[in-house]
Amino acid sequence: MAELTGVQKQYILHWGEMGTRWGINRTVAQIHALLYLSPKALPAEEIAETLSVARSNVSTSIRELETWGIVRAVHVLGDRREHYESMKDVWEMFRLVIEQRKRREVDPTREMLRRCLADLDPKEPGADYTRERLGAMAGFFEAVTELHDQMKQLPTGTVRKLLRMGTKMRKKAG
Amino acid sequence: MAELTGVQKQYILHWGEMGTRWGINRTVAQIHALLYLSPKALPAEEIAETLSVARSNVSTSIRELETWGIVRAVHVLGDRREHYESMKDVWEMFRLVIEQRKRREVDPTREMLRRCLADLDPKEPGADYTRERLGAMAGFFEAVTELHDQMKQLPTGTVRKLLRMGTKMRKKAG
DNA sequence: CAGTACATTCAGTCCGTACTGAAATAAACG
DNA sequence: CGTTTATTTCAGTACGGACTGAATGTACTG
Repeated sequence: MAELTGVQKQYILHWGEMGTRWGINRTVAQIHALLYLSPKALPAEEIAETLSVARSNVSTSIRELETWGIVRAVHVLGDRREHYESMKDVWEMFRLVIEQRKRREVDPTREMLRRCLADLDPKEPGADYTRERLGAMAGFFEAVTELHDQMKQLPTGTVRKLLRMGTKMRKKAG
Repeated sequence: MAELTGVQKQYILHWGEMGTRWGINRTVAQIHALLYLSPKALPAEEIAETLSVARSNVSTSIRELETWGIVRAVHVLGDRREHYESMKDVWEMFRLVIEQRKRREVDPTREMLRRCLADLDPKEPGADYTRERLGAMAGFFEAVTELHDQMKQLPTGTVRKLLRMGTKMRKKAG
């Protein structure tokens, strides 16, 4: 894995770009891409060389990936270095990321909306309108949460069944 | 709307932060928040003052919101200035944003994966493993696309019905 | 326990996006 | 039309997150 093939380069670079667009550090995303494609766990040193980034940068980035739970350190007999490997189950990977982003971003937003609704002074001019808008937004976030909770508990295959059901319902309705 | 209430401030600031976490410019998100809460369309000047940003910054940000299709210019009798108002239907707003982000990010990723799979040289060492990984990722993105296409065509209410159905299926299975 | 290999921390720097303000452009008025 | 008012463009700057490399910390080894 020291030298990258053209395909690997393509994948890693693209993944890095996608990361930045979703608020994920480019290097973090690239490292994940590299580990995802790697058949064996890699030591930090090799990651740094392969991607041409500082060893220390790899250290921090790996830690972030570990907190997401999609990369873990493994040990190789006769080697003191930590080797890192990515989870390979794509669905599970995204489930983990989504769950945590929901916790970090959706949940605080729900709280903010509740707090806003509670803080609303009815005597304030335009309070009714503000309440209406905040309420609509809050309703959306509640629904998203509900949807997420459902998904979380469904086995992967069931999602596809629901997909098919959606098709039928649409056909009947239309 | 020239002076913001505490609740409005809270909402706008939070929305701005959320934006940055999802790769959306803070000012763009704040302007959207302001317009969303505003019962009437606002001229750029007033937006700039209220949020304490340069008039020119508002101009660019508004244009971005317009390309998303969630803000539009309206005209007020006896006023030469453009007034801007946000879409108020939350579900529709998110549908628009998701649809466009899918087009800008998911679709190119699917293409990249297809290209990678096509470019894979079977003689290359480890090509089989790489194909397996790329294939799994491609499968995921295809499923996401399918899911999105379904959602797109469902009327809003149906999503909730599917939610309830998910619950039943889970109960039967578990 | 001295020496070595590896990992982490952190102060400083780099780099890219976001923002400003001035200038250019466009549009509406009288 | 010239003037006023609104909007956009753009060159320069400011700011913040990302990255580096040196220093520090930690854990093996003989």
